[in-house]
Amino acid sequence: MEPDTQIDLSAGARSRSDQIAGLLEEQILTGRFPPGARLDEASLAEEHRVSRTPIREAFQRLAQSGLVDHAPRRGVFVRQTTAVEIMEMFEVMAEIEAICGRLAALRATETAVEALRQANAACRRALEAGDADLYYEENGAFHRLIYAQSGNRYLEQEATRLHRRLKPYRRMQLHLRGRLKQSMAEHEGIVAAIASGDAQGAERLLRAHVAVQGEKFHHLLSQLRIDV
Amino acid sequence: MEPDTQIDLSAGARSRSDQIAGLLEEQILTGRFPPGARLDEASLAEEHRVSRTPIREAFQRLAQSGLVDHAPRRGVFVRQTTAVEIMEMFEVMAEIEAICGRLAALRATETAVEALRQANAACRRALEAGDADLYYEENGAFHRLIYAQSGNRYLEQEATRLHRRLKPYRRMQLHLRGRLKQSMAEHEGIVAAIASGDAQGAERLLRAHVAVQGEKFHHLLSQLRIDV
DNA sequence: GTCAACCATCTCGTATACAAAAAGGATGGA
DNA sequence: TCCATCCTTTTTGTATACGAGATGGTTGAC
Repeated sequence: MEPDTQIDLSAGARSRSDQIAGLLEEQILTGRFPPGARLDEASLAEEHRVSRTPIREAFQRLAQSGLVDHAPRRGVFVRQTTAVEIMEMFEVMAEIEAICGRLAALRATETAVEALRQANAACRRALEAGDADLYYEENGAFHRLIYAQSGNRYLEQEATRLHRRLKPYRRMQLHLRGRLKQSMAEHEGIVAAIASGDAQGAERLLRAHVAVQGEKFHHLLSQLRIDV
Repeated sequence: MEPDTQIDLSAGARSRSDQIAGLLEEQILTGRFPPGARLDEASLAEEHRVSRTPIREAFQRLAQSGLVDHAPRRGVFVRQTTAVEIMEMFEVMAEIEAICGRLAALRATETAVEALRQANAACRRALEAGDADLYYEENGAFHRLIYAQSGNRYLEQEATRLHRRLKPYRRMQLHLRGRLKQSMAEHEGIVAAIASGDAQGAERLLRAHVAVQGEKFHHLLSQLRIDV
């Protein structure tokens, strides 16, 4: 075989363990397995009608994504993500989005900007329809578009990964009074900055747009006194 | 069990598969397994005197760190990291280090700055001794210190991870004429900026300091016509 | 001679088996 | 009554077994 043939693994042939990993991730994030809970190989294997092998492989993926801790010879435990850690992740997310915005302002083509405008229009429709869940989805698409327009695939990947990791904590803020409208207004400014090639503006606006999510999360915490 | 007890997994009890993963990683990066090469479960199992199970677990880790591609039902192949991807990673590294520098300038304590000065002094000694390998090590310590002084643990982790990923490509530049001296001079400026709380300066200097590595890498490529 | 289909072989993904280590409880002594 | 030690039990980590899917070569038809 020639060493320079890149393997195509775009095939959707996901193995059983992959599916289980995704499912477990969802279940952890939605709270079926609370922080500190131990994930039992045997019972999960029974539940999913598979042997321990796929379960263990799923555990490995979860451990690497930081969702669980793997204590050798003792088991797998749902990681206790502290509020501090989440705030730290929001801070990094703000910076990464700021970078994406800056690069996007410098690199986005006219057609790319048009795509961004359409994504934003979809957000506006969701807002006007009062559909918070839909807004949440369209908002995600909007941001992923900015990641892509950074023109840096690696950056896009990393941004998407962190975005995904913060998903449950962003979702908590959906029903905060007035947040959607404010978010929408910020979007307008961001699109304008990227469209006009205002790199500094896009950077600043995006950083603020995301940083406010971290702050909202903090407020939510102290109001509800939830231990995350 | 109380849900709020955080598991301590600082134990050095690394399983066999962890060790193998580290070893394989090293062997891939040092070129024993060239890009595109297929990693055979059976022969590796035999070589390491273990069964296929630990080998497969090691493969999973490598796949998630992006070092290999896992083609379902077909095998595991060393990933062909293209020059473009590496340049992209250097660009992200430059931005992340810039962020670390900015935050460090805002947050570093006097003792932290002193530690940074000492790390820099170690770099200088290595330079004066003409020991490129030692400089490389001390330089790594210097940068890790800046990551830590960002005051954001998550950021520190991510920066460390990318730093590690880029290690082999940074190492290629070690023997470029004059680079060590130039690097050292840049360090001085960075320390000064952080020490004086000059956030913008630290950000700008660190971005340039890392970006130049990407450029050097590019030059090296075109000179040597190496396919990475 | 070329192309397609079929079959043998190999490898992967999963199931099961076994050994070692850790956790928990019981027993004995202080 | 409390604590330490030993043993049992549970559970992990690894080895092995087996079925399914992919690969490559061969054979046959056109």
